Order: sequence, then C-alpha cells, then structure tokens
Amino acid sequence: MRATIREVAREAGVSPSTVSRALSTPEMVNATTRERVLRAAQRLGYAPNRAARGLITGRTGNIGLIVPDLANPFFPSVVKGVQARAREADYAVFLADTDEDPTAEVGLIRVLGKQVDGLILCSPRAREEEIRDLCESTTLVMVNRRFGSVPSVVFDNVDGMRQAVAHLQALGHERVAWVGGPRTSWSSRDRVRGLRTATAAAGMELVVAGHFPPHFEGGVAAADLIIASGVTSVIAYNDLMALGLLGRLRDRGVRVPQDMSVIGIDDIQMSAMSAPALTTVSLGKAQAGRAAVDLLISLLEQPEGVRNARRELPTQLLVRASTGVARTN
Amino acid sequence: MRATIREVAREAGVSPSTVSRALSTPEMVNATTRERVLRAAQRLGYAPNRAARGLITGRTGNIGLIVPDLANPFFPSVVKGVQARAREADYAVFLADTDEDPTAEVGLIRVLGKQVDGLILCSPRAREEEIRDLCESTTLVMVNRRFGSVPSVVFDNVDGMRQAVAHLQALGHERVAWVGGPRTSWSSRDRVRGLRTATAAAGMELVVAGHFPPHFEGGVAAADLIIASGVTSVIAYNDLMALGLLGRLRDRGVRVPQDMSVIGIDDIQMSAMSAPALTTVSLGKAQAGRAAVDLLISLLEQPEGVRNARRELPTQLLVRASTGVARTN
DNA sequence: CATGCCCTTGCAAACGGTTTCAGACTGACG
DNA sequence: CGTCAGTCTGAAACCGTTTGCAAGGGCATG
Repeated sequence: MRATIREVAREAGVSPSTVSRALSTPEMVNATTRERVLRAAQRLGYAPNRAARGLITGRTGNIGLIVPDLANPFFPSVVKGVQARAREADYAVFLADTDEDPTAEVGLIRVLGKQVDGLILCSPRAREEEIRDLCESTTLVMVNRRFGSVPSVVFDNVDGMRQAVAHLQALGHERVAWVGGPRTSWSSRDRVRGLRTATAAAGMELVVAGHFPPHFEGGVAAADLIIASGVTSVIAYNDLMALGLLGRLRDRGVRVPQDMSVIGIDDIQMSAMSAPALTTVSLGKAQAGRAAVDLLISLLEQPEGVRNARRELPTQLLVRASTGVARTN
Repeated sequence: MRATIREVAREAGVSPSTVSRALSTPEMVNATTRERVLRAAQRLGYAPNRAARGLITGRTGNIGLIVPDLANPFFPSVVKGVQARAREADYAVFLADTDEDPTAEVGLIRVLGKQVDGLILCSPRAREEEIRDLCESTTLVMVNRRFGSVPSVVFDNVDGMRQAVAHLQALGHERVAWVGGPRTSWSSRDRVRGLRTATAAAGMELVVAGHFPPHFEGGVAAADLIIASGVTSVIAYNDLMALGLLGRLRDRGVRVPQDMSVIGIDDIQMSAMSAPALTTVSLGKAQAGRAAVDLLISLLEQPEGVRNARRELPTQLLVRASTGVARTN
C-alpha cells in the first residue's frame, strides 16, 4: 500500500493539512517545518493520490488526445509532441484513435471528456455543430482544423501551397493537379483553397482530382487520373498519397521527375527515403502537438483570460528529388 | 456542472446508496425501483465520477502503455490494438513514449504506475532487475520481451526465423547475414538465437553484422558491411532497417533480389509498398496489443488465479518481391 | 501592560462515490 | 397470532486530499 498524507504527517509530527500545504503551497509554511515534512515525504516515498486530489479540486491532471488514425505517420509525430509537453507540465495523456469514424469520434469525445480537464482533437472529422455542441461541456483545442472561435492550432496551408506553386512555376510547369484527401478533412479544403489562390496568381492551370482516402492506396488510385489529365505536376493531400502516386507512376512507366513532378505534404519520415526522395511541404508536427498542449493549459488556467486562442504554424517547402524542370513536348 | 449521485437519488426518490447499487450491482435492488433509478439517471445524464469511485474502490479504470518510440510504425499498430480492446473493456489508456531512453522508461513506469491499475510495457529497454523491482509495486505485462515469470506477450521469433531460413534455403541461398537491432532489445537477441538454430539445422552459414539503431538509417549503415561480407541474403531486425538496406543497396547498384535477397520483420505498412516489395516475417501487432490488455485485465481481476501469464503469438513469413533465387557466381 | 496584527498551524468540512450494518417490511410457518 | 427468515432500503462511515476558519504565539505599537 502506498503512503498517505496522514502517515507523512505522523512521521513529520505535524497535521495532514500542513503536509498538504508544504507540498502544494510551500510559501505558506515555515521553512523548517517544510523541510521536515519534505524529508518525511521523501523517506516514505509519498506521492499524493491524484484521484483524491481531483475529487476536491475538480481537476484530474489529465488531458485527452483524439486522433483519426495512428497508422498514418502524421499522427504519431503529433502525439509525441503532445505527450512530451504534457509530461513537462505534469499532465498525463489519454490517447484514443477513432479509425477515421466521425461517429466513434463524437462518442469518444463524450466519454473521454468526462475523465479529463481538456481535450485535444487532432484533425477532427465530426460535423461543425457537433463540435460546437461538445465545446459547451468540455474545454477543447483542435489541431488541423479551424472554425468559429474554437481554440485551434493549424498550419499555414495557404502559404505552403504558395511555396509549392512558386517552386513548380520556377521549374516551368503550367498545369498542376491536386489530389484531395477525405471530404471530411478541413485541411484538405483549406489546402485546395490556398492552391486556387496561388495558381490563379501564378497564371497556372489547376486540375482538381477529387477526394481519395488519405493512404498510400489513395495515391495509387489517383495516379491514373493524373496521368490522363495531361498535367506535368501534381500536389497530393499528404505524403502517404504522394508515395502511392510515386509507386503507381513508376509502374506505369512515368518517370519522376522527368515526366511528372510530385509534391507531398507533411514531411513524414518515409518521404525522405523513397526513390526518388519526395519534395514536400514540411509541417512542424511535434511543434503543433506542443502548441496545442500549451494552448489547452493556458485555457484551463485562465478560462477567460486567453486573448487569442488560435495559433498558426509556418510551413516550409522541402525540395528533394521528385520535382524537376517541366517536360516540354 | 455534472449531476451527482445525490441528485439522481432525489430525482428518483431514493437514497444515494440505492442509486449506487442500481448502477453497479443491479441484482441487489428491486426491479421497479431499479427502473426508476435508471430512468432518473438517464434524465439527468448522470455518469459516476471515476475519481470518486476510484478513491473508495482503489481502482482507477485506467491502464498505462509505454512504448520506446511512436515514430517506429511497429508501435502505433500495437497501440491501436491496446486502445481498441481497452475501450471495449471500459478502460482508458495512458500513453507514454520514452524516446528509446531506458532511464526515462523507468521514470515513466514509476510515475505512470501510480495513476493506473496496470501497465503494459511494449518492448521495454530497462534492465531486468529494474523491471523485476517495478513488478513488486505495479502489475505489469510486457510485450515483446520475456524473462522470469513476468507476464508477457511475445511473438514466436524462433519459428519466424525458421520460416525465413527455410524460404532462403529453398531459393538456394547458402550464406545469410543478420542485421541486429538495439543491444537492449530482447527480441533482437531472441531472433538471432532462433536464426542460429535454424541456419545450423539447414547447414547454412550465418554472418552476424552487429547492432544498429532500429531505424531506416540503421539499415543504410549496415548495407555496406553486408555487401562486403559476400552473402547472398540478409535478414534485418525490422522492416524499417530492411527498407534502409534496400535503399542503400540500390544506390550501390546491387540488384534486389537478383544479387541479394532481403527479408524484414514486422510487416509494417510501408514494406508492401517499397520497390521491390519487401519479403517479411509478419507479426500480429494489433493482436499483441489486444492480448496484452486481456492478460492485464485477467491479472487485475484475479490477481493469483491466472494459470499461465505468458502468451506466444504465431508469426508468418510473407513472401514478396525482395527475395529470389540465389545468385550463382 | 493591553491591544492588535501577522505568521503559522490544526481542526473539520467538504468532494462524490461505495459498502457495511442495521432496520423495516413482507410472507411463511408453527 | 407470534416468530423467523429473507428481501430490500437507508444511515453512516470511509477513501485521501484540499481548504476555510479559527486559534495560538510572537512581536510591535500605543
């Protein structure tokens, strides 16, 4: 059995309240008794029971993190960031994976929401009104999605798309295709929006190839459409899909980058290791996780006092081998 | 504010104790009052406060999961399995990532161990005596490691290596290299042991190339040693390293599988998508996660009554394009 | 010397459940 | 009709903390 605060109190010859104060509000107790208490606690290996503390303070010291699919390498990176920062702040992290199912997502938010102080929703797929509704009962922070005044951390997709388009234009491309992600993905919509702006400004033609599952297979499925569309360059919703494109293009005998330039988004580990290595719009994934924790904690500590509950993180084009000078036929 | 048991009691016109019983031991309360209580609870959207319940029952309803590195695709798969099964059993999962640091690992086990009913250690890197020590104070289950009587879920590495070696032998290979993982990895040691047995039985020569970090780069680093060793086939500690091998072999102009056959272990998503697709020893990763949860829960529910606290999961060789008939010079 | 203030500490009441124990009621039986 | 067993319910104690309140002591001030 673990030591309780009473045993520490007895060991130190003080009352339980003094022990409690010595540990949580040290400035309220005399230096010498504090010392004595700390030493006793040390001796007994005492650590406060978080459930008991939570019962009275109403805070659990836990935060929840919900992601659509851990198998997509984007998410583990975010999770690592969340997890590391939460630990620094002495919060523990509940993790849940929805398998890309919006209904499961809402259910999970509901049940997990009761066990935590706040929730981080990474790339949530639920409908806006549902999230708005959930917002009432739980403090939550979204990553990779933005609407209304819901606190959020997003990437500057517009600028990322601008960089990608500028890169392609510099290589002489005039037509670029977009391979979209899930219909329910806010960032897919945001990216195609940025892309429209950027291509229009650059005087390039944009071919939107529709929505595909955000996996390798999605990219494979899109590849033939892309080839048929006659573009010389393509930007995919994420790296996994871009790698799928790469694979199918090779099978079809389309050379990358000579015949087709390919750009991904996310900068997952694998994209540096493919052949050719993938040019990609790099996102600070762990950074986003950390930012979300910081935002959530500040929200928890001064519920009303947070001036700006939206954070936008920069993106950076990483030029590798999958983009090259446009084919001139 | 959330409804408490007292409000439900008032709403239903009974005492709090009756509400408690109606929810947790329904057979102890009269059918009609039970019905009334349940309806009142429903109306108020009542859900018991887990901290309060935990305070008296001494159980939190949480389990902890500690993995070395979420960025390694092996682990997210296990996490998904753990997570899904835990949710079915109404447990929530704390996740922590140690960044492959054994010291951090021990620290995490200590702190997380106090907030959960039990802990799942996936591929733990800590020293045996430390784990044995931790065992005293926390009920824990190891995945991918086995020693003493610590409850564990492991893969049948010996049989996996047997299958791989049989496959290579059938293809006419006589010399095979092993690219090992971290020195602290039990499964690396277990696999090389199985490999020794299998190659000896098959009359093949085994070249052990030492220890490498379990990443893509580790495989890259090992590749030149492998080429120099003159073997015609190589088995890597995991798929990530095998993919690294593949990449470096291509750069060096060594054709796979004509000049060199390559086998990985794990069957991560990416290994089906590489060119050539990777032959690999497939492991039921999510299954291992589920098994670990089942084992942990049965341990929690009948602390002494578990006859066999060790589970061994089968492995299956997946033949793809990276293995072929041995080069005959 | 009496008064008042500050600093430090202890007492006791919460927090929201579960569980032990005893009491009320019912029906059966002698 | 009295007794007894059995079923169901309520009162109260308890789990391990935090915290509002009050009391005690020391010290400066009038």
